[in-house]
Amino acid sequence: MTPRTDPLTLEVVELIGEVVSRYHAEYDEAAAQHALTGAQARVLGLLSVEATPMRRIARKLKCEPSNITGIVDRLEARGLVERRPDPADRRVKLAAATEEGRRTAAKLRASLDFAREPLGGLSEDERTALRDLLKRMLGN
Amino acid sequence: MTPRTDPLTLEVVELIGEVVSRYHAEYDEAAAQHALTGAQARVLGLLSVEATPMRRIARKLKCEPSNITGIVDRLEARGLVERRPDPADRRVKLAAATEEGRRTAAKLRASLDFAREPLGGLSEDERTALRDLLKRMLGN
DNA sequence: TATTGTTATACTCTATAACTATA
DNA sequence: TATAGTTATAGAGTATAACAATA
Repeated sequence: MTPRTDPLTLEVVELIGEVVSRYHAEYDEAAAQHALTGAQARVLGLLSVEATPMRRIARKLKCEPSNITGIVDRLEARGLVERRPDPADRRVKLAAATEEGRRTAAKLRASLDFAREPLGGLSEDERTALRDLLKRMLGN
Repeated sequence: MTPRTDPLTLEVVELIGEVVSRYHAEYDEAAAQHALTGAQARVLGLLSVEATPMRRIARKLKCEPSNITGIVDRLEARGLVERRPDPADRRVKLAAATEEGRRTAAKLRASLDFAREPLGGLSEDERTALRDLLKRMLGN
């Protein structure tokens, strides 16, 4: 648990900061091309995989459930998302992507994959090495 | 420029997303421990290195200059930052960290380095490999 | 009683446009 | 004319607290 302050570690920390910065810039830009904010794009991405209770969306986004109401409201007003009852528990509302929502999410994913193209500069062996190092770093 | 969709690349993209998510959670948590928002912590970090014109802060944060006014206002109200005239150009205001601001920034950096401790799980060779892969990925 | 989603409120961040004082 | 900083405005995200419906 000793905080590392050696130059090598600091350099890696710096590089990770740059990755984070670039990731965000590209994510938000891709979202903006579909007139979505970053938060809206993340929620739409989740819902394009499966219908999800409001509360669970909040846990995945690490924010308060009350915020999800507004984000889903705005997505619903644009016809990208709809609220459905949960047959098993009448307190629960399932947010689900509409047809158009899934199409938008697919286009978003495509432009994101394109934005993350920097990985294309690495060989397969290098990508494997990067994957393993990131997994170890994340404790997976 | 061909978007890669092979499983290995998608796995690395996924892992980078997780790094970004964890980086943000830990950054915001560290900032909150000093009653700062993420944006305030970033600006304070910049100013603890050197006094900076408002406009330049905006460029570094990739946001509009008008936003910096409010962020610096709030930091100034707490005595962490002050505005100084620029002797060379009377239009320019230099934002600079106060003594207390530098102390807060130092504590923030320390808790951030601690938060980024996951790198401690990697050997020196592994950190070197990670550094080189990230540099190649970022095009450095 | 506890949980789900919502509403109400207040604050921060954000972009845009118009303003001022300098250059 | 152009630039630096600010103000005014509006929209979005955020947390907190209180509420109705349901479990």
